[in-house]
Amino acid sequence: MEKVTMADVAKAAGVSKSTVSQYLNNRFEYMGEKTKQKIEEAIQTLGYQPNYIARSLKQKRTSMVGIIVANIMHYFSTEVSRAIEDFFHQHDLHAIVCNADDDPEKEKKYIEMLRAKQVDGLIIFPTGQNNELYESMMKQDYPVVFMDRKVQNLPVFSIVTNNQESTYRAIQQFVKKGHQRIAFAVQPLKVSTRTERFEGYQQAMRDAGIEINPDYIIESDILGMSHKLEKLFSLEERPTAIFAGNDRVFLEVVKCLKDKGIKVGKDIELVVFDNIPFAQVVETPITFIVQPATEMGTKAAELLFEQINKVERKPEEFVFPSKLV
Amino acid sequence: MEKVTMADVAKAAGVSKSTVSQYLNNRFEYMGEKTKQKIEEAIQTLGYQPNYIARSLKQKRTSMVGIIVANIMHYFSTEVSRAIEDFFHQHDLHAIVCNADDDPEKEKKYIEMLRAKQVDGLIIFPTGQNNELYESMMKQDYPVVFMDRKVQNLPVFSIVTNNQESTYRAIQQFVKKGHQRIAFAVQPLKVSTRTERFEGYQQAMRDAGIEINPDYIIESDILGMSHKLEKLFSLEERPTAIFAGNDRVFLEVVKCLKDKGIKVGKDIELVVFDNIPFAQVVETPITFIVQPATEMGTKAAELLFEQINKVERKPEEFVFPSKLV
DNA sequence: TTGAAAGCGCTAACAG
DNA sequence: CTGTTAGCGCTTTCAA
Repeated sequence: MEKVTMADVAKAAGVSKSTVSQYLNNRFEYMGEKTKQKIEEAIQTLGYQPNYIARSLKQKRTSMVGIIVANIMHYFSTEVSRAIEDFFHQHDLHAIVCNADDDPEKEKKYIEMLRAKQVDGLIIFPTGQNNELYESMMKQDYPVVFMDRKVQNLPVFSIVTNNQESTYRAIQQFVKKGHQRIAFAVQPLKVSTRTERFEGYQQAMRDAGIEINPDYIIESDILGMSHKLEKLFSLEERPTAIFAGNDRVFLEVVKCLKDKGIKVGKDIELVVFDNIPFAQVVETPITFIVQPATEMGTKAAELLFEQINKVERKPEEFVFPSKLV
Repeated sequence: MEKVTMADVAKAAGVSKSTVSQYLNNRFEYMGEKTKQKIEEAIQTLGYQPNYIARSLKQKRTSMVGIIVANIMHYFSTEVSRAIEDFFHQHDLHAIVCNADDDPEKEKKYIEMLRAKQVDGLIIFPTGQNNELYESMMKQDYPVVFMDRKVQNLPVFSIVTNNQESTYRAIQQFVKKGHQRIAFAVQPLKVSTRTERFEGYQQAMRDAGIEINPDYIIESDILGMSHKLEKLFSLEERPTAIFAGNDRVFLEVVKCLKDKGIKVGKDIELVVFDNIPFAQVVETPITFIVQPATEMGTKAAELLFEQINKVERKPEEFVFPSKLV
């Protein structure tokens, strides 16, 4: 059981291995009807299952692509991954999702592992700290698409959103409503998404002629964030509005506000970059900056698919608009 | 570039392929120090990357396991998958996540695909409609662990939670608070999780001497659910409490309540089976039945790992307790 | 301590 | 239309 190989099928059907191979690859053009039937039957009775590994070794394609997400705990990552998987599933490829946990070392390890496994291409949410590695893949013309975050000085395909602009508009909206004490909470400014959002904030404040209070800028990893937020909300002059850099930051902010008994919508206004499924349907008035995750994922998949199929195309950056909701 | 193979390394180092292979597999026991160095150097300068596919073909192990989730949109699935991945990552295996979308056909396709890819084992959130297939895997002693849902009449490893009991307690809590008109919303009762939760509900109602009003039982897929909920909440005698079968049902319920202007905690009480990250930190008083997702995932991974490594053990069902929060 | 040789299961010319 | 042959890149006895 289970060790039935193509040779067994061939023998059972009274043909040669190559004929069976033809059959399996749907090259029926020159195949006799009776041969076809015999093979079919042999496969049935033997319960034959082709071994894709052997095929891959020969064809040098595995029909697998890798997705390396920066952090799987973001809802955005899930949505994007799902779109990518859907696309590839329709094209008979499969996607492996790996989680780099925002760790450049882990990212490197996964890239190497996936390449050793001969995956046909990679979609990466880059940590941005592995430039040499990214570069070497480019040099070898290995199919890669970068997602969400930009990489420096490299001609690559990438899919991003207009972080700066939409943050700018969100802050502008706060200002229009009369807010002056606007806080900004974000994880360490090491990746383009965060710096761009921060620039949007700064620009909007500048344009509104509001001086930025350094106390209102919270830059911290998730672990340390609640502590800093606690200090922020204990200030004499508490902010009246706050921008949360993504869904995880948002959770910290909401937790902290709850602890301090500060009511969202009443005592403070809140905007968050990213979609939070449940928050969307709840009474609490929160503004979301929503990225078109599905479209972004699909586009990335398409671009990767093209590269895998050797379609010529110059590397390009695709900017998708996020929207205030 | 990139086509550098073991033979190249061997040549560059002036040794044979088998010696290089020994080196790569850390069998240094009988290897000369200078040979080792030469190989090391050759690998460096050539930028050699071993081809795992070729290795797998020979060794008949891929160091990959498959996870087939019933529906990736559940937060529970994400948490479990993450725990599984973590475990295998620590043991140098990799996990491929596939989404069956609650479709038995898709489940079957994925099982076959993953086996054709020669993955070393499978963790399945079963649809329950592919018994013959499950059975054939058991017969072949193929490593499998079932997660979340039970399969019928088969000696298998499975990880589940005490659905009936915790639902019972949740309903009992409602009753204690004086509720009589308790609704129950769930997706089609085709899998053990849902039927068990439903039994818990029925039992609790029975024990409390409350007659079940069939109008209060909403059984529907997600698409049709909002319509049925709309009718439910338009009843003369509206329920004063409702049980949502999982996170997606919960979202539908909350949406509908919002539309109808019914306030959770004031006009109606709400319990949901599963963890909803954001809802947990919000003011709205909601009761959650939380499953120990991480522990469940880790246990599943351990059991699969044992099977892969041919540790003898009788199939068994592991029940994890979920808790009201 | 190292090398030669024989595959793993499949595909892809090329003959016939 | 079908069979023969030669590998894909690696591991693994078995000799030397």
